[in-house]
Amino acid sequence: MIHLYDSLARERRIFTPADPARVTLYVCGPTVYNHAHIGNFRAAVVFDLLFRVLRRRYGAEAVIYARNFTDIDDKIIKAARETGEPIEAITEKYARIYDEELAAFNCLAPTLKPTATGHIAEMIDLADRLLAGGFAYAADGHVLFSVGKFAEYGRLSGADAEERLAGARVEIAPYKEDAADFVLWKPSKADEPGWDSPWGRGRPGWHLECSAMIAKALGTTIDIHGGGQDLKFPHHENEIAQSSCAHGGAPLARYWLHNGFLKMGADKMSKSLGNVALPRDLLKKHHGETLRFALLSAQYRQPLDWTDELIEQSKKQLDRFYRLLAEARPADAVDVPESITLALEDDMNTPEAIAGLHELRDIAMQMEGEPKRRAAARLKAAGALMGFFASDPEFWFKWTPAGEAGALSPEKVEAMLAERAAARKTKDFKTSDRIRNDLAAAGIIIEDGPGGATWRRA
RNA sequence: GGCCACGUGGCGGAGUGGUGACGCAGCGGCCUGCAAAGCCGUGCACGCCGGUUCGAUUCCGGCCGUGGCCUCCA
Repeated sequence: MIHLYDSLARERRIFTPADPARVTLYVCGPTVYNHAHIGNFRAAVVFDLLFRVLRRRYGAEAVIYARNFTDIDDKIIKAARETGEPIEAITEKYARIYDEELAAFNCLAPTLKPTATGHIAEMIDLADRLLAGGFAYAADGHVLFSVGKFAEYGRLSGADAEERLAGARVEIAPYKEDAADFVLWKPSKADEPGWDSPWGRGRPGWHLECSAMIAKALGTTIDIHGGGQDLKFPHHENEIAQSSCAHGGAPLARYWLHNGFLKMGADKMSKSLGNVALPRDLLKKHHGETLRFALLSAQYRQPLDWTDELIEQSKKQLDRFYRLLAEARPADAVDVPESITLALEDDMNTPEAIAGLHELRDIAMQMEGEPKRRAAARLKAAGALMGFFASDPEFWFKWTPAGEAGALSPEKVEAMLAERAAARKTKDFKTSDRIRNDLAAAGIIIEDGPGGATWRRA
């Protein structure tokens, strides 16, 4: 039984899909105008985990996971102006990089990756419906949603629009009937990208695209809608209003999930504060799986402080697991132990699941022979459900970060090990220890075992 | 100002009305030529003040502190 914390109901609920043969999940993806930061990746990794948990429960074919690319937006237009590159070149480039980097984090590809520009007709249609239903109005080339027409507006974020606006100092556009109204469609100037519409040449507002893509890709009411906490207001609030009003009051999503933020020290990590760490840079120094482990080390709704120590601790824990997998050569795939599935199905309690992995490792470590191989297989299956242990153990320990230009080659290391073995044979420990120290200085740790010395990178 | 989270041992981080998280680091031991890895052992932890209770870190109230949203943002 899967339990999820539903942000709209504000409580833990048992998850039951409307149709177990077609479970639908939508997550707000990136606006592709520059590199994503590790905070953006937390959402992607968290919902990748949910995708995996749902697939295990309902079958891989039954779960439809859509994550969009916002590929038309004022920030993209600005980036195109600044770099002189065509908009499509920019959005394709950053969408590709985003996918590549997420793959390095062992994220599965979503079932669908809709784009905003691929859904212009649907958005116009949606705006049209809202106008026809009296939920929206056209003014000055714009189409605006009339927040007052939707009684439930504010339920997700916990405050009505008037209250929110009272404390914020926002300039109110003159064409708005009510300060809280938001844009569905806006006019484009001659030098801005635009599409023909009943209201003139223009482009969609940000919120409209998600509503249109969800309806097209997944259906009127989906099972789960996910995203970062900061998207609750206004983005998700507006999505709910648009979709619900355009679809005769049908709810947009049956469960709403929001992940917590990454912090850099005391502050939230964000582009506007400039305190961001980019996967692009992190991947030059750390394995993607290590970074994934770090992101999952706290429960997804909790804030998580992103530090070097966190990454180091994550690496050390993964090393412990891989060490066992390296020496025990796991047997064939087995079912995931219940200690892990129970933890993950309990609102994705990853810390408890990780504790379960440690327990599985401890058990396997004490065994020998075939029982050990089976115990290792259980650990491997458990980790695989969380997106861990995707590497060959040999490769894991010898993996060299791309950023380490001066790293010793495996051949060189082997040569030094042979030299050391010869010295040890004659009990020349002075030479043997010198070689070990030299290797340690180069980031190579060696271990003497019954079958000779093995090495790994720190 | 309005709304919403959170405050656990040196650090990260679960959880619970009444012994245990788990991990990292530390310390002691076993093993080792010495290490590393592994194993065993080890630490009066639950922001403050009240209340409920036989008993609260866990429930309730207040206070203090930290962070987030209210503007683009995972």
